[in-house]
Parts: sequence; structure tokens; C-alpha cells
Amino acid sequence: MDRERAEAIVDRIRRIPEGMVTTYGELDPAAPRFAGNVVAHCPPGVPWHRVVRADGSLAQGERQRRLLEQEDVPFNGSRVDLAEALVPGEELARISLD
DNA sequence: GTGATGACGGAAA
DNA sequence: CTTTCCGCCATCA
Repeated sequence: MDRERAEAIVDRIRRIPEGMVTTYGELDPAAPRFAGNVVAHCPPGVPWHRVVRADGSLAQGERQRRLLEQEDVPFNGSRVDLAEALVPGEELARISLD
């Protein structure tokens, strides 16, 4: 199985800084569906709430909304303000885990 | 092996 | 702006 790819995606999610978010498409542009499946199966301790849809809408509705608001993620109505909080995949690769 | 499904994305209407 | 439809990769029945 492609545990390698899944692990790589999870690894990127871990690098998302607090108050920022990324999209499934940025995690794996070639297979956003797979990314979603990975996030859905992600192990505990992973900030999955920082992963939103390409248009900034939330996949887990209110539950996710609360976690994001809690980290001061900028919202634009009921969607995340990607212009301010989106972290491109390239940036994720450069950010360190701390 | 075939077909349906998903925490998706983008284009078209 | 919203809704609809098709395409994408991998997993599961």
C-alpha cells in the first residue's frame, strides 16, 4: 500500500503553523481524494482541522470551525480566508516541525 | 477483475 | 453567486 505517500501527507499537515491552513489540493494536487482519505484516517495528534477545501469551505463543518477560530484563523463568512491563512505546499516543505 | 465511494477540484451551466 | 457534472487517485465490497 502507499503508506509512504500517506505518511508524507500527514507529515505536511504537521508543519502547518498555528493560525494557518492548507488545502487537500496543496497536500497532493494529483490525488486530492486520496489526501482526504488520509486526513480522515490520520493518527491522533495531527492538526487535521487545519486542512480545508480549495475554496476555503470546511469539510467537518461546525466542529472544524471551532478549532480554527480557536487558533485565530481568519474567516471570510463561513469560509476560511485563504488569501491570509493558506500555506502553499511548497512553503510546507520548507517549514520545520520545531 | 469490476463497480461504487470518499473529510476533493475544476469547469460548465 | 449557486448548482451540476465529470475527472482524479486509492480503497473497499
